[in-house]
Amino acid sequence: MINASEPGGLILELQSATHATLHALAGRLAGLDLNASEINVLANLADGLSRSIGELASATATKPSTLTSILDRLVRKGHVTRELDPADRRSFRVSLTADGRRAADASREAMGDLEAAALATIAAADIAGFRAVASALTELAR
Amino acid sequence: MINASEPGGLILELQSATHATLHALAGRLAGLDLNASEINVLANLADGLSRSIGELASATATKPSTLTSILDRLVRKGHVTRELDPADRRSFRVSLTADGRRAADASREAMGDLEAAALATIAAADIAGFRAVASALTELAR
DNA sequence: TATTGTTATACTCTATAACTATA
DNA sequence: TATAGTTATAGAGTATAACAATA
Repeated sequence: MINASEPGGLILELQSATHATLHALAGRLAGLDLNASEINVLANLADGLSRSIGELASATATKPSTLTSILDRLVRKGHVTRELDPADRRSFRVSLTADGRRAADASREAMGDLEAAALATIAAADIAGFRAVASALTELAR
Repeated sequence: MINASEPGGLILELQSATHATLHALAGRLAGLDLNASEINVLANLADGLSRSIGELASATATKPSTLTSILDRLVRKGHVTRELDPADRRSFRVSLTADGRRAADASREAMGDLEAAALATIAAADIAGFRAVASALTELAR
C-alpha cells in the first residue's frame, strides 16, 4: 500500500490509478477490439470536431510518429478518416466516421460509468480537488 | 484542452497528468540512467523493505513477466539484489543495494520536488480530494 | 495439484533521426 | 528555411501461454 503522504507518494498513487483505470477500461470495452491508445484517440475525437495529427498528439501526449500507426489501425477498422487539409496540404484532418462515432461514444460512456462507480461515495469538493491537482501536474511538463 | 466535466473527462485528465509527470520525471533523473519503470520499482522499494516479485508486480501494476526484464536491468546496474526466499524457495526477495538506496532516494526526492512545484498554489483540501479520488479509481480494478 | 517466477512469442508504445512534401 | 507528418530503427512495456521448480 502506498503512503501518499511521503515525498513522491502522490505521483505513485497517480500512476497506480492510471494503470487501474486503463485495465478496467480495456475489460469493459473488450468487445470493441480497441486498445488503450485507440480508446484515448477516439475519446478525444468524441466531440465530433476534426483534429490535425499535431493537435491529437498533444491531446493524447503521444508523438506524431506514434500516432501514425495508431491512426493506421483506426482507419483500417473504419473508425476515423485522415484527409488532407485543403488549407495546408502538409497536414491532415482526422475525423470520426459514423462507426467511429459509435465507438467513441461507447468509450466515453465506459469512462463515465467507471468514474461514476468510483466517485459514488466521493464528495464534489474532493472531485474538484482532484481536478485542480491533476491540472497542476499536467501543466508542469508543458 | 480536456473538459473534465464531461463523462470520461476525469479519466482523460488522469492520463494526461500521468504522461506529463512521467515525462518531467525522466528529464529530472536523466543523469541516473533510469527509465520510468525502473524509477517506479526503485521508488516502491525506497522504504528499505524487501519484496517478492508478486508484491512488486501488484505495487507497480505490472505483470511478473514484465518485471523479469526490469529487474534484470536493475540487478545488472547494481541497484537491487534478487535472492531466493529461504522460507519459500519458489520465490525471491528483491532488495535495494547501497547504490540502489541512493537511486531510490533520488527518485523519491525528484517526485517530491515535482509535487512540491505542482502543488505550491494548491490548497491542502484539494490535495486530500485528489488522494481520495485516486484511491477510489485504484481500488476499482482490484 | 496449485503457485512462483521465468521464458517465449507477438504486438504495441516510445524516442530519435532521416526523409518527403508543402509552406 | 521551417513545419507537418511519415518512415525506419532500436529499445522497452504488455499479454498470454508454456514451462520448471517448489509447495
